[in-house]
Amino acid sequence: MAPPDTRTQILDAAERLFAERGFRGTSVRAITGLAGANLAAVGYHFGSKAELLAAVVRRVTEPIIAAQGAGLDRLLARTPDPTVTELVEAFAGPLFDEMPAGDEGGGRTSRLIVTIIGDPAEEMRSWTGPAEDTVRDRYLAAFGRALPGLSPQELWFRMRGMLAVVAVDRVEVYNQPTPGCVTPVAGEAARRWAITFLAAAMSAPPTRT
Amino acid sequence: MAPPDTRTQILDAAERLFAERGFRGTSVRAITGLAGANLAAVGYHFGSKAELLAAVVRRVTEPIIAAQGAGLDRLLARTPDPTVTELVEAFAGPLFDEMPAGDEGGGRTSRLIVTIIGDPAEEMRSWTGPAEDTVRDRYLAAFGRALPGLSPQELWFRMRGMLAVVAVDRVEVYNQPTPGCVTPVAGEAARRWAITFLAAAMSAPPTRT
DNA sequence: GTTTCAGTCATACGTTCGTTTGATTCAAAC
DNA sequence: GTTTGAATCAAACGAACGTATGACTGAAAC
Repeated sequence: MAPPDTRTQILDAAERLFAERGFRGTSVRAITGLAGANLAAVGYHFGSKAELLAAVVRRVTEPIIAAQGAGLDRLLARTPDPTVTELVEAFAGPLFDEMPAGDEGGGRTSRLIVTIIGDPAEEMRSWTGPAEDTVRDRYLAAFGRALPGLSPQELWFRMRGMLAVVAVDRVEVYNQPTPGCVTPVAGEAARRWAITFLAAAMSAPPTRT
Repeated sequence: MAPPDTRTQILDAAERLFAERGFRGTSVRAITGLAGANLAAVGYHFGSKAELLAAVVRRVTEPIIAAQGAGLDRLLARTPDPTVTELVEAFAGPLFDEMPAGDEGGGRTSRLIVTIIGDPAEEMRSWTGPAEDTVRDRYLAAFGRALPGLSPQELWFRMRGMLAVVAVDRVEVYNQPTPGCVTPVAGEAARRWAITFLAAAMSAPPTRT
């Protein structure tokens, strides 16, 4: 097979290093070194280090968002009113399934996401595309129908809660287990636990005001 | 009133800047500049930038952990078997209540925590003290009694889920609202939503294997 | 054969970083 | 009055950073 071109090798190396060391903890020299490319190749192919990050994030999130959209399509083709559990499965499932090959249980990618969430720099927060916004709004509408009486604000809170549980948990799976903590189980078990946890959480009756 | 000493002013400035810009995004020069102190004061009072971070995190987390422990004490003094909802309230409540003054709804502190969770550097992960371990283990035992049939692994998963929901949500509260997203409501509403969300999630029956 | 151009390369620029050093200050101890 | 020691200070260190530059390469276009 033909070796991947320089651009792809830089993307691969950057995806791995950004996840392992964070954005600021990764130098352009480290990326090009791992990719076997020249230092100036990042500037040539991507323009800057920040634009390289945007390209990495886009490549990682696109299949996830596509799978979330397709799952909702399948659900709505079967019934106009899916249950909360079905919606949780369709929304959270791709966060486990659509991870790049070679990513240990998705932990590396999840760390990349947490790195971005936790970074306050403006350049880190403008990577969401219109596709993601659309899918998110469609799920908001579907959850809203399945959970009548829930205010838009509380629904929004719960949607972010779903992302938080999945992202942060995978980070811990990827980490060294803290001494004294039960070693996390990656793979299928974590996926099922997350669906159980989130389906119950999303199904909670609205908070009385 | 007497002005705070240099050490305290450096801690205050570092707490704010680490939260707003991340650890690597904050220079020692920025900290000492904001604190009105000399550049070398960090080395003199704390040894290094990393040890300064550890001191900041310790100062922030200590009252939270103390309140979690006290809440569990109060609960167990009343009944040997608290309900899941009572345990969730005692565990998650201090994450909202025990925030430093001047922290907008706790969002700044939460961002600091997410910054640390998301940073893969080894120096970032060794700040947990024995007090935190003890309180965590006591809650694990109490939740284990309240949720018979739940495996230790799944219980551990759910405990981390609680932390993730609270921490990441507060980060978003602190952020600029993303365009198109419902503006999050800080304060008492978020606190009640979180308790509702987490009590339902923690109460879910064990995932069937 | 010549031109063109995307791609790669070594090298350097200017900046900023964390840390260290040695002098200085100044109130308390003797 | 002298000594002591914690605290602060300006200044500098070497290292690493992101980015820009200009030359070189080799295959395709003409």
